Amino acid sequence: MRIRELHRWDVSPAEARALQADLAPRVRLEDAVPLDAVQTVAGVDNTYVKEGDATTAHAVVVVLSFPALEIIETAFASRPVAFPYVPGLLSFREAPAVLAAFEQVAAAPDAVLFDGQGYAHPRRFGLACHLGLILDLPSVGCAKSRLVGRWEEPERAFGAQTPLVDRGETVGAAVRTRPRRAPLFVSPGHKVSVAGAVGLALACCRDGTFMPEPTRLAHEAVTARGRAAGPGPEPGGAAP
DNA sequence: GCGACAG
DNA sequence: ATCTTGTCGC
Repeated sequence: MRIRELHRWDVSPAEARALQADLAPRVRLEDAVPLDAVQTVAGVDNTYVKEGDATTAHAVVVVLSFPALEIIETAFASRPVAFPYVPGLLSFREAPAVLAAFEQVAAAPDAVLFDGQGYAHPRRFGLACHLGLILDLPSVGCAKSRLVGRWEEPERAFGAQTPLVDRGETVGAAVRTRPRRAPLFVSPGHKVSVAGAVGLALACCRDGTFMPEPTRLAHEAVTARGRAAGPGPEPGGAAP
């Protein structure tokens, strides 16, 4: 895929917040594609490897068929980390490696699932919104924990959900993907509604796994990649 | 000023 | 996120 550049990434935290405020109005919360028209869904995840004083970000994009959820292709990329982890600014730390991985993807997926928040963000511009906007693809944020918003405990049954409300606005949902475990926090990224985001995330969940299949497989692949490229004397040079 | 805080 | 083995439970 060819990726368009909306702005630079070598910015300060203050500049990053200003960029989020500028770009947030461009996010669309209407469903651009009905669920039954989705044929492929991608999952994205990152891992970080420290080597002395430098840290490298490794990103993976796994594209699956939908609704069969079988792997079609997997793309990798690594980039030096140039931004610290700051709650609310996660996309500025992860995007460079993720976009580089998307450049290696052959066919654009119909939707993308990210590990992190989408609209459920202080400035309504979490990781899934930011990258969905840049990729111009429907996207969904699937987070293991909450960043903002209040919520009630969903019933302890697969698919049960309660609204995630922040400052009087429903920004996502707490979704039960496993009867015992804590809920998954799902929110719209771009070109999708809260209901559409939850519907897609649930449709991507297989048997008794906590995370939807696309992000679960991306996490699995990026962890293996991180170990392989990981700490210790690297033979030649940087990874593709 | 004191907490809260995606990965 | 990451440092880390075995272990309890369905």
